[in-house]
Amino acid sequence: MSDSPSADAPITVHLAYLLAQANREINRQLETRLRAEGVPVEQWRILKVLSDGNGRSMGDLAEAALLNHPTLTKTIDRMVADSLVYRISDPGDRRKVLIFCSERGKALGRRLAALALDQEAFIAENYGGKPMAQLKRLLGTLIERSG
Amino acid sequence: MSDSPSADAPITVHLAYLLAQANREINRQLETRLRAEGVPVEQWRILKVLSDGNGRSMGDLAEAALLNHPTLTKTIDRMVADSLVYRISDPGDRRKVLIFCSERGKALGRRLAALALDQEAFIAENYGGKPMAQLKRLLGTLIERSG
DNA sequence: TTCGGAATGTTGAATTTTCAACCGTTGAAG
DNA sequence: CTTCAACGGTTGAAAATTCAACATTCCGAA
Repeated sequence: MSDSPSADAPITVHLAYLLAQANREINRQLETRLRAEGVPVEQWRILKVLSDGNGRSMGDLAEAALLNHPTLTKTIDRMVADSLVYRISDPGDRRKVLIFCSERGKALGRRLAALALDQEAFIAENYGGKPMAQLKRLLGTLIERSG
Repeated sequence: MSDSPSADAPITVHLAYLLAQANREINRQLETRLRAEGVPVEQWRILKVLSDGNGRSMGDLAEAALLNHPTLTKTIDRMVADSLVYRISDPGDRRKVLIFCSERGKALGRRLAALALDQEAFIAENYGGKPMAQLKRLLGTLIERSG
């Protein structure tokens, strides 16, 4: 009578599993596209978030780019070494460090944005625009409800 | 006139981003639940896949548990050390190694399965059973179309 | 039969991530 | 004012992951 999943149900009934699998797949697709610029997906997220020209604190950026705090520190170290971003101590609160995009970073960010939009278009073609929009909407509310 | 995302759209329009964010969130939830047994999510997936009592080759298991090949080898090393699983060389094809669940592994797997089903129920409550079912369906077809 | 390429796993080095401890700064209570 | 708990970020050691190279086995073609 119940439709709740039973103990011997396949692992694919779990939302946690389906999300991990879908994320893995789509992430791989994006990864291979970004390989044209030799940039990992995490750096695309960082550059994308910074692409409006505003600076972000490490904390805000970590949350937006889906990275843990120490991981972001070290990723930013690499990106600074590559002259993609730079740090500025926040004058209003000297505990904070603001991250800004360099010109080089912005240029790279634009090229990456084109690649990422390509992927969006590709998925929309192969999967259908309407299901894709619906999926995005459902994911958005799931994230809201889980934060 | 077009509804295709523009270059300066926020990162949240990207399916790749929403999937990563949702996965991160749900994975964290599951992680904290599984912490009661001190087991990482990857080992839950492995034990879950093996819970039917059949053995799996490293390759099949890697695919099912969403792990890269060398990562799985090392994870299985740890699980063998913990007496959760064991290796048997496939008699039919001696290149292959079959992984089986020990009794201890099965018992742990049952406890983990209960925790994972708890999470499913929790999500269904907070998010709604119908949206959840729809989300699962959309993810399933996305995975099919992307494999 | 024998050879060579493909399939299956493992290994070790290098990279990356994580965990815990740390330092400097802030804000606010006493 | 002081003091002190909390915040924001970094660091170094430990753990996990990845990459490339490797060994073994299988299989098909010469």
